[in-house]
Amino acid sequence: MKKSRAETAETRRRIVAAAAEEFRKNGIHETSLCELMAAAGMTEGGFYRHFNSKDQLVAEACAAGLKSTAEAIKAAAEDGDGKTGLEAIVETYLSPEHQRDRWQGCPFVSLGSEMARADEATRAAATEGFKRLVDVVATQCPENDPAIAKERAEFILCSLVGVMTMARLVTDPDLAIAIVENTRKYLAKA
Amino acid sequence: MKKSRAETAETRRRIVAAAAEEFRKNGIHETSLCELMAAAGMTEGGFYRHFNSKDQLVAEACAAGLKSTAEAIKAAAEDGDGKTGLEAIVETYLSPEHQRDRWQGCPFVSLGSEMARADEATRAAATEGFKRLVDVVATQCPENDPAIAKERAEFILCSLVGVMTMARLVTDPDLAIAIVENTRKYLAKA
DNA sequence: TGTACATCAGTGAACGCGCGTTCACTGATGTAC
DNA sequence: TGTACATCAGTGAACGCGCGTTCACTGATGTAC
Repeated sequence: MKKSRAETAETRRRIVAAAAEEFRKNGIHETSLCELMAAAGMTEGGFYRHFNSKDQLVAEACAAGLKSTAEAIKAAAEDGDGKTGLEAIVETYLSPEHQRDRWQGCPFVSLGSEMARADEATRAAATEGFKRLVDVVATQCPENDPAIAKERAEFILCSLVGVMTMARLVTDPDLAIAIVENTRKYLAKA
Repeated sequence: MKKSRAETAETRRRIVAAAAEEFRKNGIHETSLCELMAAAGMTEGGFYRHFNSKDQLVAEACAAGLKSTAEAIKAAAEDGDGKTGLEAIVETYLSPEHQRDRWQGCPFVSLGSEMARADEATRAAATEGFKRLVDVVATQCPENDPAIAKERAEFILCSLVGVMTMARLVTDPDLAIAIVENTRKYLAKA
């Protein structure tokens, strides 16, 4: 059953991608290696040919999720039809799709409080991911001073994370909508 | 070993209080009933004299944590020395103590993403808790129109939740401080 | 280039462990008389 | 008011189960000659 080098690398990528989805959908602790490997189209035993532990995969999956989130908002900023880049980012982040589809959304929303209790490697990956997101947003900020743009980007991102977390958490759909609308309004002002 | 009615009620309260702390410190899934009951000064078997399931306790513990958070920010607003009520609330929420002491902080920060995947009862309790927090903050907002004050309170609270989540999550302490400082600045403006 | 063999990706059963929950038991409390 | 008994809060061992991890095995791939 040995696979070629290319196939092996592809399998590893598939496991990380499946993990990034499953963790965001169901939580890190709530996702077993068995479910996760099944989602990647394999059985549990093969896992340890690619990773030393579940924790190692957690760090890589968080990094992967954050990378794709950064790419998504960058893409939104670049082809934001009619809107400014910043408006397009906020619009994308606050979209009903992002509220609904947890498995492909921002990992800080689906896993924020779990990540804060994760090991050093995962938190380091998350920190890098956050800095990357800040860079993407700061590039779209109108300020001349890049330091000020960065500060603003940090504030906007943190607010967006909090808002989407609460919008998903609340049982009252009207409240969720209201929260999202308020944020659109207040972030436009600020 | 039968206890008096007063003692029984007191024990129940102690379990909920211990759960509210342990869940916020280590996460809901990561806290076992055994640890939790030990923290309340009992053994695991006694749990089911007071609750039908762990899930039931989760909902009550979230409600309790949110109630005490609402009381804390209300108290801060009321004896905010020199500052406006709103300034005092933001100051308390963004304090280094709140960033450090997770077991007694806002449950939305320590458990936000876990709560979003919890059962209906827990999410309903969280929704009530959020509305209560919004009321406390809205009371301190300068707007004349209570509907506008409420919208602003919702935005401020969501932002605070996101900021504190990220401040705790990040491995770089300077970044955590920067995030908190930015928020102070931008929320003062908005 | 062809061949013989070492490598190793993936399987699926097994491991020890800790989880949520149950239960027989204890003995102080509350209550019926 | 006193007393005898039913109640039930709390203990600690036990339950089945699913977890992360290990391992013997398989057989296609890569490599040394």
